[in-house]
Amino acid sequence: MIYDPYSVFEKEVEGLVKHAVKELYDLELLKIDLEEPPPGHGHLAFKCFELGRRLEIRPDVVARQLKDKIDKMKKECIERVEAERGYLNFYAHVERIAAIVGESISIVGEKYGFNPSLAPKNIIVEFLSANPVHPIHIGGARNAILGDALARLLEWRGHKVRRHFYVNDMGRQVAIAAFGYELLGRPKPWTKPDHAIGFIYATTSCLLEIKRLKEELNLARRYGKDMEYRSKVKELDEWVGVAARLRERNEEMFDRLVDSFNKEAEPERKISFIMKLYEEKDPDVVKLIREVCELCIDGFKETLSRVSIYFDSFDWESEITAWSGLTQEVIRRLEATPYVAYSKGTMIFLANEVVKDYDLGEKFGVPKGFEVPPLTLMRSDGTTLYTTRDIAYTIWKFRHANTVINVIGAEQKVAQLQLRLALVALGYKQMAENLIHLGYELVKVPGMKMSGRTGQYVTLDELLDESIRRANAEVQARSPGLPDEERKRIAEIVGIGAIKYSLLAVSPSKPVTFVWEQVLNFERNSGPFVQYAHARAHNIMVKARERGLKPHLHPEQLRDPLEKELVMMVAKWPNIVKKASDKLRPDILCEYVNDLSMVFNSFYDKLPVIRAESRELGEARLWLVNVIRVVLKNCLGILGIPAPTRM
RNA sequence: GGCCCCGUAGCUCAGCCUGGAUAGAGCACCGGCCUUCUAAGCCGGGGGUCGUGGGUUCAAAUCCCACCGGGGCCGCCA
Repeated sequence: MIYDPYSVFEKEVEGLVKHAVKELYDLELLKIDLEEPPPGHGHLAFKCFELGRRLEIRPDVVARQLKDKIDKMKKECIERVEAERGYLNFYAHVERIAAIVGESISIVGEKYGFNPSLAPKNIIVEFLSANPVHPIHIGGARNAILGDALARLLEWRGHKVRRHFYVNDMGRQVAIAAFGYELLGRPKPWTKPDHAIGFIYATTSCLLEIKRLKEELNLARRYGKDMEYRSKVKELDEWVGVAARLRERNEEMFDRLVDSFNKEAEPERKISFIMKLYEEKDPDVVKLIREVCELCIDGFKETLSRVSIYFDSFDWESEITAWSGLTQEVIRRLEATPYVAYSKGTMIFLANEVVKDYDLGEKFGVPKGFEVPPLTLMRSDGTTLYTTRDIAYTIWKFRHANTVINVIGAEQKVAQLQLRLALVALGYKQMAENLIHLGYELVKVPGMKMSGRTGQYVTLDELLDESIRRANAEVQARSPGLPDEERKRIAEIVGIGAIKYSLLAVSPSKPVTFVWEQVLNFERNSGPFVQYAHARAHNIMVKARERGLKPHLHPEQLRDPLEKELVMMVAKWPNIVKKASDKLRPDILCEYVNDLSMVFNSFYDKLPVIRAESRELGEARLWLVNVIRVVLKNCLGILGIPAPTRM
């Protein structure tokens, strides 16, 4: 069974080169590095520079000698070989490749591209895990869309994947939101629940900040610290501005919250108390906190269902790590290692010592000269901290999987490293090695400082609304005849596709600069562009069926350079899946699918299928169109972008 | 101060890991193409000191060093 037609071609080229080198120079090459030549120079190239240096023969001479040798050898998927400068260029036998694709697709059918690994893993992908105190914003959207695409990409590589959402219900943020919620008398949400909680959280945070700054201001004035005083005044001004903006959003709620807040003598202490009681599983506090979190998560689910993202499991931090006693066990066991010390009344984990003792610097990618900072394991009041609980959570995850991928912002790099080092200290070296932090950079919105604490963010809900609104206008303009119902359905698909594509197309390590005009551009290099190509391919299939034309592969009929290029591109699809999956890089799919769509559009424009010159040619082209349709559909599917049949 | 990521066309991004053939797309701009499978399309055009300066190499956007600019981390936040 051939899942990956392109690799057949690659392997043959490798074999020929190896064989020829052996025969000509009596040299065993272990690894053959092949690359893609520029257009017009074949399909795979072997560079003869390094070999030439080893043999002390000019590379162009090596290339010619190899060509002469290979010319005499038997070839399957290779039409010819050319020596050009220091390169040996292999031209694929496109007809044979087409036949292999045909064979493969006749077996796997609509699943074409599925390319199972020889060592399938049991993987938990943890992603999104947004704090349940505000709506999902653009940064969270990148995480969700990336994690979701990644999960599917891994499944297409034959891995067993489960999607987990870690509910951080034990953090300070949640306690703040719960405190505010309580001050308001646990109101019924007056809007989408996560937006309501987001408002309460931001307002409460803001009031806390203002109170703190006022107190610090008084101290600074009393002790005549002029510089400090002025900087605090400035900071206070900013928060007062934040307060004003929040009040504009909902005067009634804002004022009510201020009133109750001002009656509290020591809000900070109360918040700490909430956290402590929750960790101790005090029933009243549990009810309060759960109520806040559930409201927020209900909002998340509503938003996520719009973009078809679902989780197999919502893992409550409190249950898994604290109430189960697992975190305490982790602390006890860490305490028994030589890597725990006490500093200012708290317990700390000496992460850097683990790096040194186990010589993990290189393995874990610790930069030279970088001291991994110690990790504080507990607060002085005995409550635990996030990363400490995350150690427990990770151990829990490994009870259900052998590989864990955490899709978490790059800013948590150090914490993720400390986590892995703690696992090593606990004797779980294997876990530490199979724990992958897929860090991604944040989404920048020009002219806006996003922050949940100040309530300043572009939410995924708004983003979707705007994109769909825009798509609706676009569909209206382009296909005026459509009934309302269908127009709306298409607008939804297009609007969502545009957003997902734009957030997926940038490699995770790069910050995305969010520009509305860019995201809502429905032309080339966009989700809708690819969706359009799919709709076109689909439409040709429908029209052909109506006219009784059936797809049939006649390899010799596909002679146009565009047809050949398309055959090579679809042959490569399973190989792209492999590469993107193993590198955890969905953006590679975006690039590929965009290229495929471009070439397909040129083909569409130039070469008629239904009205082809002959029946055979029509059947062959229809076969090609069908493969392209399957590839587009599957690639969009992995990316989580719906593939419309009409636009 | 230490460390990490990023810097490629006016704008948004590929390419860098694994050095080699004229540095690729898209947007915007200019000019063409709808009696023929949907023009969200196609064809053509202009536009680049690959942040700067060194180094390694026959060969550097790619590797090394320094510096500059943007972001991030170094917390009894998550």
